Amino acid sequence: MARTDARFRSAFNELLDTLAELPVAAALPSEVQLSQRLKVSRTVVRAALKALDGAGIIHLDGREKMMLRHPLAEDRLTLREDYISRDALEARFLDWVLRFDVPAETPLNVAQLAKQFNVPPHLLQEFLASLGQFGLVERRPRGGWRLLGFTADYAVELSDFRSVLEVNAVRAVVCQPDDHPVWPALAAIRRDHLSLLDRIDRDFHDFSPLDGQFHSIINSVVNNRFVTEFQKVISLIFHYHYQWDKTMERHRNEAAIKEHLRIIDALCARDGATAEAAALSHLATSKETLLSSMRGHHLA
Amino acid sequence: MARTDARFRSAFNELLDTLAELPVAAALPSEVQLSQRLKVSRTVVRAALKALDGAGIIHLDGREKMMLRHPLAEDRLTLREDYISRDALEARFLDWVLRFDVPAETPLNVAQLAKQFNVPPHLLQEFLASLGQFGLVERRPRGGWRLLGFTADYAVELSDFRSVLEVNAVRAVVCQPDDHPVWPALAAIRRDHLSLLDRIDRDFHDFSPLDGQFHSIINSVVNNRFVTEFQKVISLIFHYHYQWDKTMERHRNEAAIKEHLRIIDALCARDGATAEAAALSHLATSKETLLSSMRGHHLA
DNA sequence: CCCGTGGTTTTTATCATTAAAGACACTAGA
DNA sequence: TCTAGTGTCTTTAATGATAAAAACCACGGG
Repeated sequence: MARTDARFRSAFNELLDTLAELPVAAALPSEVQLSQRLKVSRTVVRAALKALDGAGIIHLDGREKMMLRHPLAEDRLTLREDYISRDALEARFLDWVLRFDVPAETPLNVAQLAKQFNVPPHLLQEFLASLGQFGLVERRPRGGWRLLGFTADYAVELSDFRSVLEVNAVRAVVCQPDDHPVWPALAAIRRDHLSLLDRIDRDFHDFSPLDGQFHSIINSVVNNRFVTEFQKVISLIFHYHYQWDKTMERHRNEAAIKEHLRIIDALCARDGATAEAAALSHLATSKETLLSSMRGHHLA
Repeated sequence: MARTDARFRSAFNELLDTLAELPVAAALPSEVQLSQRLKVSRTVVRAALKALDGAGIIHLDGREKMMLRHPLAEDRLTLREDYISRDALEARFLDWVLRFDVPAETPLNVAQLAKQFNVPPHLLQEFLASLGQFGLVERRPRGGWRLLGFTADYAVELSDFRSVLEVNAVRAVVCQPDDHPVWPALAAIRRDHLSLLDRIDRDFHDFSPLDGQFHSIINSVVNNRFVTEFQKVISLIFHYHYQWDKTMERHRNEAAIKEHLRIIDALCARDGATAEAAALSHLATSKETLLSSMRGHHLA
């Protein structure tokens, strides 16, 4: 058939709600006003009005729209909000690839995956195309897709790339003037780090969001859409992996906090060389953690 | 309807060509052999054989496939190779955006563009999705696409990103051992640069491919799929812009050759600091050229 | 003259259809 | 019995048709 009428249905039901508040025989607002209120196109409003007219709830006659009776519960149209958002799809897909350790070179079945993820097939198609740039999937010569897989090679190259970007960011930070917002932000996150370090035995789980914030502050001074875009993917993948590798989590996180503090202190002292070195060493640790987490996962 | 039978048609015609070399009453090879030779599935081969049987060119009977008569010119099926490849689409699209200076925020009409570029709409859709990651286009809230445009901001950020990657590459080059293939490659391209410098007055147009080679050699030591991917886009965009900015081309190219030589010499001397500085300065020139080319283009 | 309305056109999202690919099982001949 | 080849069937993705949604336009009443 064609596109779903979900938009029409929800607009129709919302319209019923508005009608319920009007007295019988009242005149309805204009089509444009209704479309603005319901945040849909006039086409949808007109279709809904026609349906209401057909159901005998209102009477349509040119620009005269008169309320005939109050709507009942059974007038409502059923609607099922099946489909998930693009971000949710991204999360689900990565979850699927990383958690179930889908082997490299797996051919992807668009129709089946679309069903599994509750999205229309062509949205999945589009999503795969956008992933293609990150080298996670590949178009097969004659139709279809192939998962290139989250291999060790991939992880190494991703980490290396991350290092390049992040060291660059660290270098940029020390060049910022004293009134740049990055300085108070760093001071604030430094306090958060110290606070978490105090209660690390109990709250070591709280490190993951803090880690995300820290790296995002560092990268925020680099005002570059390409960096930002990549940072999104990088943090997503690192975040996902950390979630599952529970070995030595307390110890690991404590060490990472201390590494972060070394970087922060060097940055606040405007000591570029030391900050860079500290960042490099932190990123190297991070890479090792990612790789060992993958090895552990493979053995499991 | 359904997918086109272009595959069947071209296989059929190829099969006619093979038959032309066989004598009448000869037995044909097996389906598997034919499918391997024509590089199509057995399904297509069988369909083609059936069609040949129907046309009275061969006689099919179980595994007996006998040649009845030689094929004629009118036996061939017509086929129109309309569609262009993915790379060609990329080139055409960039060409369209950059050359005609399509303004930012332009809503893109998928159906119309697909016609214009001679591709099926869903391929264009897929292509746009893959471009999305590079921040050139964006999905509109309720369907459709919007061109974000190749603005000055975009060019600046692209150039900056390029600098980050390329300086990183330069740093990597000086760390390579003496037997790494990058050294002979650099020596060779150094000779090419000197040779072009000698005949710059006449052959200054030959610089563009040389420039591409040079940057690709530098980046080849960084074995990273993300870098490679980005490098592709970067070189594409720079290449396109250089093509049109004809002002001072001879002078510009001569200067660029000398900058390249400074980088190469520093690299060959394993002088990382000098090489890095030379690269930075070259990239800054490059960025300026790109920006001024855009300004000139805007005024035109 | 301007806003609101109805009609019309354009454009996108979805679905049914069908070609292509491949899997499986069967058959003939060595 | 084994192998090469064929017949049949299932699965899958590309494509055209089509309905929903949005945009456009001209008209008419205040």
